[in-house]
Amino acid sequence: MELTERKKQILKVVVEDYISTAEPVGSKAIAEQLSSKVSSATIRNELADLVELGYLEQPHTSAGRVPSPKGYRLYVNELMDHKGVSEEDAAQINATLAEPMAQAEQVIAKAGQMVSSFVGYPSYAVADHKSAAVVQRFELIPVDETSFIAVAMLSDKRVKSQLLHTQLPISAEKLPEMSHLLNTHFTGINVEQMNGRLMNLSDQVDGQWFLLLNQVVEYVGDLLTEANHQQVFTNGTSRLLQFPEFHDVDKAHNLMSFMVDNKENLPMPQGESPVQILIGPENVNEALKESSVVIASYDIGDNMRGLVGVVGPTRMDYATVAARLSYFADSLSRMFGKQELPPKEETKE
Amino acid sequence: MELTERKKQILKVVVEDYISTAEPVGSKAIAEQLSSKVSSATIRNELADLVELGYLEQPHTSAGRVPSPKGYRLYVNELMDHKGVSEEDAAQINATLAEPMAQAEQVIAKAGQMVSSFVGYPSYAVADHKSAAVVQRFELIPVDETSFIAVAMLSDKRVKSQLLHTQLPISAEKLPEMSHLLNTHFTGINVEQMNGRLMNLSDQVDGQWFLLLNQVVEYVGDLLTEANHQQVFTNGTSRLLQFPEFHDVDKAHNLMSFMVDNKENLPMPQGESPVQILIGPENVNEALKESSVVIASYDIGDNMRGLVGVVGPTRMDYATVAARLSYFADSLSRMFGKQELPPKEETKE
DNA sequence: TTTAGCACTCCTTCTCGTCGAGTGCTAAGC
DNA sequence: GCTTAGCACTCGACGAGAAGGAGTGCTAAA
Repeated sequence: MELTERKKQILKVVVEDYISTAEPVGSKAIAEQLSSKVSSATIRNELADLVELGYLEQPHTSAGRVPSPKGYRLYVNELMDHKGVSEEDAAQINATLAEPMAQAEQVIAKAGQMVSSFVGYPSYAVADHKSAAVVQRFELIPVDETSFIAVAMLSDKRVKSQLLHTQLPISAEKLPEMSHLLNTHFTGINVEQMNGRLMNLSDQVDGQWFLLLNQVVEYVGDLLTEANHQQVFTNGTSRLLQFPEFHDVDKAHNLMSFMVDNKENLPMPQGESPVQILIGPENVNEALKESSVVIASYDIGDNMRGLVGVVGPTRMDYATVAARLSYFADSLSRMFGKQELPPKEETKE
Repeated sequence: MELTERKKQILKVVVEDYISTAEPVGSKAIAEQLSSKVSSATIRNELADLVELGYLEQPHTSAGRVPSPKGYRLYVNELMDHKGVSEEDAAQINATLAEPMAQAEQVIAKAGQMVSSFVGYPSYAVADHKSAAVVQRFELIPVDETSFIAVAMLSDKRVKSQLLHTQLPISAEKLPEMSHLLNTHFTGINVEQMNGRLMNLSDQVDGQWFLLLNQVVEYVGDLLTEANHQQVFTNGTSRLLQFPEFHDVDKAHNLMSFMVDNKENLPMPQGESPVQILIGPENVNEALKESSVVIASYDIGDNMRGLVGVVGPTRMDYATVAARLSYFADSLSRMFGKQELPPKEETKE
């Protein structure tokens, strides 16, 4: 069942040729590119076998060959040269990453943008929370008679705050007490539990202050729900239009609107391998059955992973995309690894 | 120079027909739709005049007529029926707006999305700050030996906070003092002035505490810079593909990537009129010369206006888009008008 | 097993003819 | 003087062939 070495070489040439030209590849062209000198007729015999075995397809009888998903899969698994990134590429990535990035949240969005422009395909980015965020600490700051600021420090080190208004005037003295109450009863638990505890307190706490607690709990409830909800950012979808396979406007529109409106259904990495490749029909989702996806993940803080995916035609430049994506993900992980250290004097290597 | 009533009627029919079919309009079709009974021959004479006057164009000698930008302009200014929105449309807008919207910032982004799906064209949305935001109040909250939370209340009522780390241990007692210092010296001024004051304090404040102030000022500096920087959100760019004028992939790609990568150059409303329409070459920007833009603005809080624009082919359904956009903008303004009132018992109208 | 040779297939491109929508012009009518 | 019927004319759209060519599969010989 294992292919002969020559068949593999031929398959490799077909895939790489087709990736760069988007045109079916003929026996003559293959013969010219193949290291071992054989005639096009021999190649034709081999090609016929490869079609029979399902690695190649023929658009019509007198056309050249095109890789099938199975062919791409074999290419990706065994045949592909695992490129490194060129010096210029590395320089470009490093330059982009050099810009200071403030909040972990923004990093995700930014990463997607960078990847898209760097690999030349549309991309998407998601933050993957290893565990659900909870509130670690509350603080209430009086502002004026009927308003105060609620500050919540989340378990993922993010700090969120919001100005809230009360219906009745409040006395600044009582706010610390309320903070204390929140800190003792409402930290480290999820939204449902919070609501439960709030109910329990309803007869122990005076009406107006109960309302205030209610407001705060509602606010952080929204916060946590939002924080734990995976937000997906897509970028550069219009890049699809540059590929001949998407010159059919309907196809392009389908995939583009899928990427924008059904972001949540874009594939997420399974298992542990650093870079994953999903080819054509390997995608569960109907809209992606004629496209391929390359996914990588990176660490960002202790409780979060960033995921970034690249979408393109099955005729995607897997070698380059995978190389760049994994270099990019590694760089990001390294960057955040560094940041975790207590900030010290800058040291040069 | 003023057109006869009949010419105007003919122009109106041509524009509306062309808007709905995207096909050049012939004299016979016009004759059928015109209220006054005239023959197609008469219409042809009129059409010839309208071409001569520059209101219509002819793709080729034996084709029907297509409105020129000048023709669209006259249509928009004088001929267009100013529709209201239908009951269903109003219901849909109200339903979308009923969803609770938390932060003023998110409203902008959300508004763009809503508008795009509601009018069926791509849209963009911007927050327009009437005056630059400044910090109104600082608060520092101790967390542990080497970290604290900086809270800043901005003049536009937003509250921002961030966890900051110090290099040396800090004593919680001294933080209120620092807060006070920040509140007395660093409120109500812009970033440059802040940096100036910080310099002045450099010899009055002990080294480690100066570093802390420095961190806080740097943080709010970024905050204000970002807040005052107009961020543009684009939405639904892929909707362009549904229009025949963008079946040419290059055109589509041009405009789409312009909307995504050059957001800042999308037109902003001038003057006071509630809804503005820019037709084809009236757009300053080269990439928009063959497209039209409809812009509206709405009030959102006291220091901010939201702007939302719709982009489409010159053959845009101006009447519907303008009607929906202005209804939408009004609804949003009203919604925020309400919110400004101190929250009371809900009252039904 | 490889290869040259050759007939064959089928896509692409071009041309040509037809069709029809729509025009512009002329001349007659109101 | 405006309107209209009539008609020749223009020009794109569409389809049918014809030509060209890339590439194949098969056969038979090396």
